[in-house]
Amino acid sequence: MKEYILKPNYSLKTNSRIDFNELNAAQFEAVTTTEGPVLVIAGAGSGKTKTLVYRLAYLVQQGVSPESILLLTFTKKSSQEMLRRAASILDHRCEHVSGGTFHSFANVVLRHFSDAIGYSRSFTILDRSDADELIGLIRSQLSHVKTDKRFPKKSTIGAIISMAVNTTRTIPEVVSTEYPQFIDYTEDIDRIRVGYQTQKKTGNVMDYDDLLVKLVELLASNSEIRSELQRTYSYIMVDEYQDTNRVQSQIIEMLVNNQRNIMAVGDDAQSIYSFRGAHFKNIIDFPRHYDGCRVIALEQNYRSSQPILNLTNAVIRSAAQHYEKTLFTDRPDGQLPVVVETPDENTQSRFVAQHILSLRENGIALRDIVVLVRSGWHSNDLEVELQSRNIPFQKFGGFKFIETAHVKDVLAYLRLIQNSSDVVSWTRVLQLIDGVGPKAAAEFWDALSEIRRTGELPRRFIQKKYGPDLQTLTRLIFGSMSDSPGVTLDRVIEYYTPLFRVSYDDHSKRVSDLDSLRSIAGRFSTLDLFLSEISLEPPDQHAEAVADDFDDEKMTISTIHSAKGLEWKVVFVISAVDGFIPSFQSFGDMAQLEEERRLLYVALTRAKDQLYIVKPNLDGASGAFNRFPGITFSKVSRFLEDLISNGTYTEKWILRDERPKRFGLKPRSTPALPEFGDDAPPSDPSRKKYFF
DNA sequence: TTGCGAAGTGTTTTT
DNA sequence: CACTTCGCAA
Repeated sequence: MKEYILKPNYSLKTNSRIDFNELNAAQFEAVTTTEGPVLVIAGAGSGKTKTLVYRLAYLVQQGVSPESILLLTFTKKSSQEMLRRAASILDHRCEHVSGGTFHSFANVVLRHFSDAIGYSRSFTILDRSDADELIGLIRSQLSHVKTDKRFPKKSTIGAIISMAVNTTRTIPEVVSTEYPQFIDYTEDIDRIRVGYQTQKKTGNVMDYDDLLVKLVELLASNSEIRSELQRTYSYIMVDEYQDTNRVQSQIIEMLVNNQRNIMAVGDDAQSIYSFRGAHFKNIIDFPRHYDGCRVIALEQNYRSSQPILNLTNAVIRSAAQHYEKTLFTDRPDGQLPVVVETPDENTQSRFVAQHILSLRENGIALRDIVVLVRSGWHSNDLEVELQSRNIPFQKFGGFKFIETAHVKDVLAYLRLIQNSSDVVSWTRVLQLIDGVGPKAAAEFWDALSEIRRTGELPRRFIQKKYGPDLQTLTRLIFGSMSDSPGVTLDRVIEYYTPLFRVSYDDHSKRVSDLDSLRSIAGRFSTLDLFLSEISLEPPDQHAEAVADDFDDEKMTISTIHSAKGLEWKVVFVISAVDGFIPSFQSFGDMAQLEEERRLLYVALTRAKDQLYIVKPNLDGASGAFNRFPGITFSKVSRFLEDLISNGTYTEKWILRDERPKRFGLKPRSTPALPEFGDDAPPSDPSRKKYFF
């Protein structure tokens, strides 16, 4: 197994010395404390990555073999970056450290030991929307739920099931605490969950959660494999520990061996993945789980000026439960953060665009500027303004390349070639044939074992008007097994192109998407590797584009989630508090509101020199709130307002035009108002109401 | 049964 | 506003 998980063959070159003068005292302690459990609480901008990098290099310099170090990170990009930097301060041995994301690590291990968990090695991976499709199929089989309007839709069922898995709770527990509106359907949802598990097993497919859960099961039930892995990895480091969930911390617990050389690094104040089951209690509880754990706090900030830190410290200070730490810097001076209030969204966009132009005139490069948004589409209006001023930008977050319909179509064919039991992919590709709907697809699926056995399409299918098309499809799927990924993809695209011309009309962009998929596939030796890579580490188009043409004269638009760990000289946070942060759903949900606060904190702490918080003053007129006239955002925004008024650190610009009536949104018939007064009983007693 | 247009619904973030 | 589900005609 070593050949599979690890990467041997490096050239020995051991003369380099590491310069520890680069580190402060806390960082040095974290780097050189190599034995036993260590928790590093690393505030934003405190040199967390640097510390991990130096620790890697230090371990290798001490003679630890790189393959026995396991580095688990949140994204592939950050792990590669760390290995590269470690190599640059020591030598190339550092590039052979094992690791990646939890999911990719699990994928590799599970494929290797697939027999032990009753899966075939060629299992395919469902992304969230594939998983929802499968859940939809199962829901329609359980016919009794079909007609009920209030039954949760498939993506909600998927979210409930995933939440239960990731927090190691049961469906009834999750439904009663997180989705009380569906409490009547608890049993139905649980039945769907059971069906979903069975279907995944028979289809030889796993969703993202399974990758983690099956790894836990493997380690828990098979002590030989567990000790083999424990022996392999004698030093384990986990980055972004505050974003791990219960399942991930269980994986760590079972990988750690008797020497307990485990280091967790993270910042509870930046925990923003609770929707994925992460809980910052994980990092709070870490020292209790590992006796004798050393806790090291990194508090010196090397990123932002003091005026920016004053604001960010104030934002996080009122958070309910956290490790006490106050970030400080030796850069006392700097521009005060600026709050800009605009009458509407388009004024916000015009302000940002114009200000970016003037920053550029003052010598700030576009690559040093970022606009951060809560959600991908919040920047739609801004993008138009940027385009009209010829300001080039790259956008991160939101919809992914591999989530577009045509790419998913093509990948479905490939997945079937690898694993013809994948019912979701069959359903998808069959329905692309004219005249085939859910019913015909289901019939075909039922006949699949017969088709496999005889190697032919049964006569009753050939007779149908879509018979010839079905025949071509089955030949494609069952006739391409042994080709290389590139060749296979060529055949698939050849088959798919006519279908796809029919389905979608903006073809040229889509064609080029398929071309780039083709070029990626060419880099892999097996279909298995290509598909794993593309589902678990999708290509970062923008990063590749930038690297290719050396055009880094682009500014960045990014969701806050995708901006984690990065920094820019100038940061605009748009549609902030009065607009969409916190998102309106967080009314009445204390925990969610706390997470929104941490999200704001993450956004603000990206800034090195200049920080702009720009918000349209919507006053209850936003699209989402239009239904609830009379509700304003002012309760939510007060916490930021207080920060502005009680300190001297922010100056406020207010752009005033004539306030538009109601943004041209037509008033809707008025439903009953949600109650927000103290005297009103909470509509749902199990949720705590929370007011500023 | 499929496929299309109408109506309705509930809004994030990502591996 | 985008996506899903509904209802109906072929």
